[in-house]
Amino acid sequence: MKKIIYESPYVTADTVIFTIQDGVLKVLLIKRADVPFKGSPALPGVFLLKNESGLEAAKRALRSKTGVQAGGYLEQLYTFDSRFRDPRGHTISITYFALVEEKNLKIRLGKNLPNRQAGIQSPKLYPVNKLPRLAFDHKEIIELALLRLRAKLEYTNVVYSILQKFFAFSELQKAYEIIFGRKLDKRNFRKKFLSLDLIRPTKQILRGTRSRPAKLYEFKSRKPSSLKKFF
Amino acid sequence: MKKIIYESPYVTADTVIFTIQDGVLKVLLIKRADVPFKGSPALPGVFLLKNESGLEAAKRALRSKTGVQAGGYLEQLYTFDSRFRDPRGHTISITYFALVEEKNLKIRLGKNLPNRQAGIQSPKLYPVNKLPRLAFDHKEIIELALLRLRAKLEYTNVVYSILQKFFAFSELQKAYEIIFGRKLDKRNFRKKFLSLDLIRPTKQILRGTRSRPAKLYEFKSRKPSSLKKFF
DNA sequence: GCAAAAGTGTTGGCGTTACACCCATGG
DNA sequence: CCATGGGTGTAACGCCAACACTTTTGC
Repeated sequence: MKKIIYESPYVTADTVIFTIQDGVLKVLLIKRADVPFKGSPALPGVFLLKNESGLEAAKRALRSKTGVQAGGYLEQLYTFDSRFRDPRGHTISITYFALVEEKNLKIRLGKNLPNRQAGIQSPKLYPVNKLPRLAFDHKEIIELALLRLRAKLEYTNVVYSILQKFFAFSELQKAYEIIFGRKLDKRNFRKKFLSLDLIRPTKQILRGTRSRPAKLYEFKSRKPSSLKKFF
Repeated sequence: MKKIIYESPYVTADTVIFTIQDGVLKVLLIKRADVPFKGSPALPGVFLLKNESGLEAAKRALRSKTGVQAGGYLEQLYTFDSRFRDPRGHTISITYFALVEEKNLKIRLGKNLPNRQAGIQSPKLYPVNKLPRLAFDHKEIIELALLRLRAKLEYTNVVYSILQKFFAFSELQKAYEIIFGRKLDKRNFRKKFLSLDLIRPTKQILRGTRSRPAKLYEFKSRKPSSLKKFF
């Protein structure tokens, strides 16, 4: 076969990990321990291992950096493949975006790293609307992921992956408001969301909030599904 | 850098080229001249050359198989990267989808091929709803491309790329009907499309059709642009 | 004059938006 | 008792879908 005569580019998987923390949409970034862009925050990413798919690699990066085992949402975003995106040579990046509950995020020090680097590489959450200067084209990747995330909220149920199993309606609404970056009308939101038939009320009640207790809901299914339109 | 210890997968670019011919949505396929899947129709694709981006490679495949130089629409679709999709070894495919006018399609024999293979490799158009058995996972790729194409028609102006510069309203409507696979109401279609402000009437008139002559329209811009919603 | 496609408005229903007050609890 | 967020309905508007007849040409 001919393929031998071609020189394959390197292939990485980079993942944009979103979560909501303290009412703000944040992205998980790691300070690079090596050149190029040494010291700059970057998306967690790995080179593909032999015979490893991009999705497997993205899961590997997700697990090793966040401790998230499952329950989040993960999908392929786009493949960035410009010749010039990595000064070391042609490296294409299959990018993914992930949505995870903050409580599942057990941020870990990099494994198998000397302490000096572990300190530097330790992952941190950054608000998406106050991003620092990033390594490579990672800012562009995050911006695309954010567009995709907003679009997905409009016609899928993926918001389940950023909420706890039982949640108050106001928490659901806050997730939408935080991600969309605008306020929504409480009554209209309830009406619309209930009409989608994605969630059901439970017998759980959220108490201890110094205000009226809230009925808790759960998603009928915590698997991704698409709808007609939505918001 | 560590990357050296990883063995990169091979990287190809495969393109789903759509056009409308004789009122039917068709895809351009090439019969494979070599194993694996020798003799099966497949998407036109190429291995990435050194330092070549996926988009450049897709354009290269498009030009060499169809003679289309420009004017069509081309965008990245998805990256298929399962370990098992190519029996020869791990090969990831960055896939693209293209929309071209049929009249721009000058289907060419493969270059630099012995006649025996040229005959076999000669590209042909196949109706998307009567696809033969295809090589690799190419059927899956086409199905995804078709979903994307339908979605794009709903909120972008990309239909311009499958129409001639001047077109009758009925031709525009037919393009939508063929791609969506259902009839649309003539009056509602006109109303909705005109309200989008994407096209303008010209002084051209289409005569000689054994029926009432049609006013011809043109797109104000033949560059991709996105809108709110649409259909 | 007839076949064939072009061109043109109105109406009813449905979904979206805008909007304000009472309720249940914790402190 | 008061501060806090929970919970609820209605009316106006705009968008979308359904629908039929007249016009202009080629033959």
